[in-house]
Amino acid sequence: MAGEGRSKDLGKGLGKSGELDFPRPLTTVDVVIFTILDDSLQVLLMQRPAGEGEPFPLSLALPGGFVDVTKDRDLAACAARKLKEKTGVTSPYLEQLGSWGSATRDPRGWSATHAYFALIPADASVLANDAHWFPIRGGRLKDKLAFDHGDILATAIQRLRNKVEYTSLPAYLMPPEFTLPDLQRVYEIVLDRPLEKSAFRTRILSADMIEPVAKMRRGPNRPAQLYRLKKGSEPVYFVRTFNPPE
Amino acid sequence: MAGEGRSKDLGKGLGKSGELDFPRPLTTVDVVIFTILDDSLQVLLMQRPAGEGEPFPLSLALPGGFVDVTKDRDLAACAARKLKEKTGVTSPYLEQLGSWGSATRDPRGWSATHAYFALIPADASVLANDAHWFPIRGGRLKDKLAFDHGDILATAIQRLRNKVEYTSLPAYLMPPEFTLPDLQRVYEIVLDRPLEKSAFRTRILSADMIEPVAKMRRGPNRPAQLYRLKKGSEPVYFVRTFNPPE
DNA sequence: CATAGTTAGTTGTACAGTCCAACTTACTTA
DNA sequence: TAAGTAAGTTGGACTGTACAACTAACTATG
Repeated sequence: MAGEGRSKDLGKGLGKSGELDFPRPLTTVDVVIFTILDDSLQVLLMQRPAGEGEPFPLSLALPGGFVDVTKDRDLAACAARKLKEKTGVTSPYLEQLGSWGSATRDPRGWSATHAYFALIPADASVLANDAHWFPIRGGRLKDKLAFDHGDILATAIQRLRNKVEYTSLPAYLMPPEFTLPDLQRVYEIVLDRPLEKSAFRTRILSADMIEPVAKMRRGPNRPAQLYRLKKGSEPVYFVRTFNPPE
Repeated sequence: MAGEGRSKDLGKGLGKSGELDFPRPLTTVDVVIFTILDDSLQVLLMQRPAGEGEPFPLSLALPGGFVDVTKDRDLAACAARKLKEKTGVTSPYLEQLGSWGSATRDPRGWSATHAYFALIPADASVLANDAHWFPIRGGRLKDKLAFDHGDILATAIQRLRNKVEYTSLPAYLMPPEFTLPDLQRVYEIVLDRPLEKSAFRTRILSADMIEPVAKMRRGPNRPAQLYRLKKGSEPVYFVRTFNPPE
């Protein structure tokens, strides 16, 4: 950051703090919210409003909006606010994804958005009535999105998949209690390939991130041990990836 | 991104595109530029100007500055421009690091910076005369930095170290021709721990990212094979990390 | 000119963790 | 009571690192 450089760039002398008078890009925050629903990875999208002057009227878009300098202490708080407004979830996994800024991404002018991505269990959310889940099949979304939100979503999917190879991130997509086969299924949904059962169990159990509860999941066959996330557990990083496909 | 939400947040009706009239945060780009020099990881820093109204006068800071909406097509172009201005390097490894935005990080008002990090070989650079290399010892910088640049730098160091565990990133810190022991040394400098010679060689050579040139590095002892990066090579991701310390 | 010193590079054994496949266990349903 | 199914275990093959000892190729030195 600086003020330095700017006055030089323009090649003319500016009064003190004159450099603050230059055109400022629009600043927004968008959130890519993932969950697992119906045995599939899903993302939360909203329909753009139709009002006059609104860009991409009625298109699908990521939840987000302008940073409110009077309300948002910082970017993460702004992202958490959006998440809360749309899903009611307050304490999810929330990670910064990156930022996208250019002269052309928003017809209203030079704009930059700070993108976050969140993982929540589907059953923990109560959606705002203009928000809906959309399934991601084959690693992509069917629909076209407003702005460059398609790029942002693609990056988020890639980041999620990449990290799932060597971290415990899917744990944040689980309900409070779950079985190891449940967790493995979520890994497989995100990665879109089957994993080895025994290697999976060894890895997860030796990572010390979940603990058994004194209950079993009962069903039409052998009961499965229920587990919960150990509290305060940061994501775990494994020293190997699962063996990659092909 | 949206305009939606904003008018609702404020609880009052706004004329068309009225939402664009709200206070906009300052938008800047900063670049964390790493190199290897004197057997040590170093970062490029500049001294802040002393002019009236300038925040953090004479403090050390990352190179960066305001996005110039008339000049910068997008954020990456802006970062590349900063890098070019300070080092003369045009084609480095340049990756987005993240963004930092809050009401308090800049005394001039709510501001958000988009941080990038770059890796360049030291000998490829010709520094601007207000820029200098500063060594990072023990994973930290001695000096305090302006703004939240200390946080940004710490994040960059952490990200670099983390990725070096399982990628070929250090290759971008090397001169055009180098030996395997040279490359291993750079890994060791960044990670701040010794690596196994034979495992290191096996991994790098089987990654198909470098190729031998028909020359040897001669010295006071056994000559070493020289290699160069295969052109067009994206960073390589290994399926294991080196065995982590302790 | 031989020998010591130093760094490049290889080899071999131990070990850890995945892959793959077969197996046992515990339950429901017919 | 037997068949079916999913949970969970076990063991051998394989891959790649850890560790350590080894060989190779050069310079410097007495």
